[in-house]
Amino acid sequence: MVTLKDVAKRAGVSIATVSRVMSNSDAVADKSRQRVLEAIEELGYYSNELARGLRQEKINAVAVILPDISNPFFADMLRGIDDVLSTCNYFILFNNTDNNIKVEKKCLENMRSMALSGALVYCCHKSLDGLADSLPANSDTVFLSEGGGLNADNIHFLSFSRKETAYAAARHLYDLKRQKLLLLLSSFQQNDSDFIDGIKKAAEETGGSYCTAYSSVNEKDASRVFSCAYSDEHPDGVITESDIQAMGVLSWLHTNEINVPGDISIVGLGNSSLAQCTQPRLTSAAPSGYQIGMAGANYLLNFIQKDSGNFLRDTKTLEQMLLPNIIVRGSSKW
Amino acid sequence: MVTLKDVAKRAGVSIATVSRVMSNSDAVADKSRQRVLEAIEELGYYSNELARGLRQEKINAVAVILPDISNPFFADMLRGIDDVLSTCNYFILFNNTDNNIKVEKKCLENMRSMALSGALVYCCHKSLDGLADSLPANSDTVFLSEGGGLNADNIHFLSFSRKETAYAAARHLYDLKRQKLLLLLSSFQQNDSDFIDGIKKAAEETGGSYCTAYSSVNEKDASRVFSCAYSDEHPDGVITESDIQAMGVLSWLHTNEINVPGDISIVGLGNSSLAQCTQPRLTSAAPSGYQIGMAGANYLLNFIQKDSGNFLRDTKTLEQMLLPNIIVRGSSKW
DNA sequence: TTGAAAGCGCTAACAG
DNA sequence: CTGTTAGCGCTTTCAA
Repeated sequence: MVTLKDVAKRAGVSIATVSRVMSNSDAVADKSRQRVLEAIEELGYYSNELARGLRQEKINAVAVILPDISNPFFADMLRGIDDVLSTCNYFILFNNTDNNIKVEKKCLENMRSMALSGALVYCCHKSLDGLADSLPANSDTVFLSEGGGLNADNIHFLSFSRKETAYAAARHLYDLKRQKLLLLLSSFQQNDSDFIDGIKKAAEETGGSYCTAYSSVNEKDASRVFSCAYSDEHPDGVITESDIQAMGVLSWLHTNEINVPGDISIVGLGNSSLAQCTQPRLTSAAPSGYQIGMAGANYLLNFIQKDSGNFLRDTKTLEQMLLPNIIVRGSSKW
Repeated sequence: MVTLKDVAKRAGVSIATVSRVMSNSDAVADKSRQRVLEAIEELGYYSNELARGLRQEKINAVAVILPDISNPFFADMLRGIDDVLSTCNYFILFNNTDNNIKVEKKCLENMRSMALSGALVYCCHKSLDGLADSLPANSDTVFLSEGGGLNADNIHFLSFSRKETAYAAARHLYDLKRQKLLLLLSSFQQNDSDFIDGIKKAAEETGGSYCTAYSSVNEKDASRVFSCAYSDEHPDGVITESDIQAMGVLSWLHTNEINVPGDISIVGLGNSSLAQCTQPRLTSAAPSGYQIGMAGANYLLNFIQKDSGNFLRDTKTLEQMLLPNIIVRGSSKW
């Protein structure tokens, strides 16, 4: 392995000078810098981030902790995060948790061991206080999901409002004269009350009604659960907590020759790109996973780079990216 | 920060003993171990992986370098990789490349800086020799995609055969008496010759014909490209290089009221879970991204843990997981 | 503008 | 079985 020492010897300077050239920090005479750069080139030197991290007590890396990357909503989120962070040369340490709090705790603890600069976390528990012990004290954590029970000046939240989003989706359907909505919620999600509050508000305003059912976030289970709920309740509108579930519902309705949106309207959540290749195309509520990921990563950078003088990302703008917005397609409106 | 030194002091032993307890390596007297574990508990000690990595010239982390996590094929792959690696306590450093060789090179170089244990890479170039300079000398790299131009004892390949898979898909359609196939290839993929060879072989055996078209891996572009190709060529069968493209094709056919599979059969690739929620359900060729990810991660572990005595993963079995296999659903067979 | 040197937290060789 | 110690590659004072 080529080290600073080797470069220094070759360039005829001290390792301190080479270090200065590498970090572009202190002033170095042009002549020295030139010689150092040549030596680096000739020897093929690259820095050892582990040593640098040990010394600086922090590496340029961020943990991304999400329930399940197979869910396109989270895959889009990771893509948004990476598009922001890789530009700023941060590594991403990725983990799936299946929304299991034990796994989440372990991921956060691993993060401390690695002295990461920060973390982006999406988890769906009623309360987050079970995570309190595991949160790193020396770096910033941004939650992309809503949640209470945590208070510290290095814990931040930037999330879309589930209540507002649910409200917007329900208003959309009630305004289309739908009477009875079925909410197809995710069984792993434990914090549904906000969501239901949004629906309730829309129902009260319009005189509509609603009922709820729970399925896993996969199209098969959504299909199965929906089939039962449909025969029990005969809804004329459905809001699913993810686009994937909506796809399962569409599939079942198609098989059973129930017309969408003639007989029943469907709205998904997360506006994934999949929503554009269903038949009919799926109405879905923004923000998308991608938007959430981008906004969250920018938000985190604001904290991480606080001292570096880069105050480029306006929080107001980031929050506006996450306002609910119904993207109307064929599955709801004819 | 709590360090070994603090734990040692508290437990009344030397830091070496604490280190031994942590790594479970050398023998330590039960009494000492007990005291150390107590001290660790009391102080909330956790190891500094950066320091350990610096010392051992390697950290328990693996780079995962994929074209685009928004593509469910790769999202499934990452899930498969994580399911294997997180069990063995390896971190995953994730990168999107958009199949851009410059980005791929940069990711691989970053990997050297971090002294990672290995890398899993999927890239689609005619030749990989452009990457040769950037490949780390001290750790193992497994390519999940096919490719030539690289030879070294720390470079490995474990990939499904694109030729065999294409052959299986084409035989499936020709055997169903389809006459003229359209291959909808990915425009970013630069190594299509194997794929086409497989089709050619099936065509020769059965007397069928085929033509090709290229689209991006998103349903909109696939839809657009297919629409042109359809009016020019009037195929009665389509094989797409990804399920996403097949969804675009299905969507266009539905809009234009062309019956699937009555008038035309569709086969996708990668057997993603999406294939089960199209209308009709999509015939798709395994292996899935998940299978590839799992197999690849296990394969990599065989090299990384070579010296640790864990020879648990049989290469033959891994290779068999990747054999082509057509999962027949409604889109091809009536 | 530069160099010498301390030391980040850990492991492993060695001595006892 | 345990402790002492050197040193991994780097950054950062401090002094020149």
